[in-house]
Amino acid sequence: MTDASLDQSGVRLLSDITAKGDITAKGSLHQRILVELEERILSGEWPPGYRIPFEHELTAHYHCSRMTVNKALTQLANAGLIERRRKAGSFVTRPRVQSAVLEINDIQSEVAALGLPYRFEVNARQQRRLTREDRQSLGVEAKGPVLDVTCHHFAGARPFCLEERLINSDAIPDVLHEKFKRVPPGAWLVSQVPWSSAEHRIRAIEADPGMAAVLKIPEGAACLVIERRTFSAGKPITFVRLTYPGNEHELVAHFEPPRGAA
Amino acid sequence: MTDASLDQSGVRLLSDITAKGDITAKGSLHQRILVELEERILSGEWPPGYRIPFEHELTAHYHCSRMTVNKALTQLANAGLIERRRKAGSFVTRPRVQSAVLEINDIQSEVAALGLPYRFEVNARQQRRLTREDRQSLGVEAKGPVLDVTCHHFAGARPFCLEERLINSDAIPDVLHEKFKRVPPGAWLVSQVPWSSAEHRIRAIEADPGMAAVLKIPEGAACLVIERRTFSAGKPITFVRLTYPGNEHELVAHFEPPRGAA
DNA sequence: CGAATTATTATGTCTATACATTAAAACAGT
DNA sequence: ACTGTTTTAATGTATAGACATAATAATTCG
Repeated sequence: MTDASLDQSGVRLLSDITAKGDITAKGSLHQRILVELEERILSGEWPPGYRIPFEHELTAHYHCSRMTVNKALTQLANAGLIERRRKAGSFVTRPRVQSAVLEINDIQSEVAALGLPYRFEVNARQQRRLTREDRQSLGVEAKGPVLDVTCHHFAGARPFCLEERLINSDAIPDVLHEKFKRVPPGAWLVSQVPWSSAEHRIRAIEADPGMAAVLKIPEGAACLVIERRTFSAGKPITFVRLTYPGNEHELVAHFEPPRGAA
Repeated sequence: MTDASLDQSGVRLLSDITAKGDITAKGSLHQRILVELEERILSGEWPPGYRIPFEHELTAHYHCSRMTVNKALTQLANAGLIERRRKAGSFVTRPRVQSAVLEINDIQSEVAALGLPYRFEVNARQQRRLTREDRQSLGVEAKGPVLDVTCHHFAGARPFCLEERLINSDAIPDVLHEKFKRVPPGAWLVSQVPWSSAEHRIRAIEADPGMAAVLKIPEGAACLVIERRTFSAGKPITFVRLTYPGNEHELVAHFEPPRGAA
């Protein structure tokens, strides 16, 4: 299976590597290896937990020395895409809940951190086509089917956050069978999509009458609004707007200078 | 100079490297090299633009092969700490204005992006000791002298943002001579501190009468508040609270899955 | 059968060498 | 002095081999 899966796309003719200089044609060899492996991981073709080919297998496949494939694998490991275990092999990592920079993903653990019991309710769940407005939010041209979900999250008895979400059901067809009875949409999605990039927009607004009623705050109270568009392998996955009562919520972000290695 | 600066701290006895196995004592050799170089860069000992020793010099210094130092340098280059130029050598990079993840540093360019003329005013500038409250904000135990600066930033005729800042004058003594006539404190600081880590806290509040007057917004209007603590080489540098009229400002953040290389 | 011992194997690190590439620097001819 | 050419030096990439390390798998012994 390993060899087959490599061969189907990584077709590598001997002519490409006979002359040493030719290797540099489309970048260096170790970089080509890196990109090809990365592509398989980020696309989900090699899901989390998958054991990628051994160094000696890649060595045979690319007709190169072990140091060359080692260079690519070491970089993947430093980037956190794979985990290497002696004797066992190298395995695709499970992506961290969110890049440790901005932890706004898992509302449940956010509430748990406050020491309060967590609960959520799905208030609307509707399958429909993208409106023009949706397309702008989601950042997508095509008019595909989406699932439109509205949730309320609670910390103890108090409303904690309002969630309005669109999910691209072309990208995640399974979502149409998912009722979100036990797992909220955000947590469910991270279990479905291996690796994603995201864009956040954060602003402050005043609660309109609807929000005020839902969040049980005075009309006009300050709210923190976070809008997130999520992409995987270049395709839009979901758009979500989270509205928090402003006085009770704080968003935290960290920045470190880049580090050379782990 | 290069050799001297290396020798003063990087004392490396022959006994450490006679037996091959001993190298692994405190991690691998290339990792030790990486850490030592990184330390010099992040601390500012080797400032932006500094030409770090050539590979063959490091080879001689660490009594190892070129591949070993090359590994360390390649990782530093991938991390963006140094830039490598054939024939010329390797140079410490000038840090990007901010990690491309959250661009909230340069208010001037933020305003410029709106196509409006930028202007700022220093409204208060006071040298004093840390109060207990300050110490919590700044995240520092010791009671050192700080500079307390308050600024208003304008986009065209309208107030754009209110800035309240504390600067640790123990860490940046030069700040005591700086009057911030032309360059606002934020921009001035990034020119003084080579590499920094930061922690942001973001929330929504309702404008109190003072803010409302300064920002020319109705009392009780939603405002976006960003508090940032900045550290360099583990030492606190500055604490700043930026208050924006909520309806007019949006904070944008990006996340990408980690990449193996440049 | 279960525990202790012994292979086996994949990764981790390092070496010494080789040649390619590129850009600065030195040089030569006008 | 200017221009075009050659030299040179530093990085970029790759190789084949060596030994270390750690953890799994196989084997042996009580």
